Amino acid sequence: MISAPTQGLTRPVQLFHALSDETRLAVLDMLRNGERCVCELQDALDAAQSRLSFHLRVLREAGLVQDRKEGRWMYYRINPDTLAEVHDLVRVLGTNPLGGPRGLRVFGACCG
Amino acid sequence: MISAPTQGLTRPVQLFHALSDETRLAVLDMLRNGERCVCELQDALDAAQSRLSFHLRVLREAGLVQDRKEGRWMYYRINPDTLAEVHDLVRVLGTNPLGGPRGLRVFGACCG
DNA sequence: CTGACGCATCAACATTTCCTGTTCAACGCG
DNA sequence: CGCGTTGAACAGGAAATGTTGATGCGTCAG
Repeated sequence: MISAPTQGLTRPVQLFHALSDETRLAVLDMLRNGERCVCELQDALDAAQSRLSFHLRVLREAGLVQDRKEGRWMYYRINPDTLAEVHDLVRVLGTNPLGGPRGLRVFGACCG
Repeated sequence: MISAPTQGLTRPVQLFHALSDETRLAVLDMLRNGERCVCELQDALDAAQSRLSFHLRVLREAGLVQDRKEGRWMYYRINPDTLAEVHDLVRVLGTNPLGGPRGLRVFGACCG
């Protein structure tokens, strides 16, 4: 059930928000090739270190990426599980919870 | 090519941004049952008319919903095509463009 | 040990997004 | 026809988000 007591929508919001930024999408796009350290991303995306770190944090807190420390480098990689979570969310939005035809209006609340 | 010319990311950003709000997700969730007029949504979501209209505009401009005018009512419905577009975007993020194993670092740009 | 590097974090500022209240056009009803 | 209703659009303010530059901590190299 998606239509939870408003509470249930905050997680989807967090996920979609994390995806709603050009820099963050560019990061994810780069990570499709595999793990990268921050300096590689910084270089490729021509982003200030501080800025990139901020966006990586957003991605990390949403669970979209995972990090690994090796020596003095931090490696980031995509978290496929969270991506699957997003995938499901989108799919659910396209399904009719009542099983009926989509065009059918079920509640005629105020108008009509 | 992986990192698209920056331009190619604005459309995904628009889509994910449109989805990154509780009110807008609640609207989409309601529309899963079928078409609704604004007053129904307003009623069900307990949102001020102006506020709802703002969010509907965001959804409309992203192409996530379509509208239809009937008499003095506006009916909104989900646009499945755009939902499919989002679905694809998410799926692509989970695929390795080089076909290799995900954990393999291909470019060793800056750090040893 | 010391200095340079990699990166997270913080503070200050700029920008964007969202909400409220108001106005306006379109429509249908009495 | 005037009037109430539906809903879009605009303006102003509040709040959240993103950017920049500075600071600090851990790690490695010399």
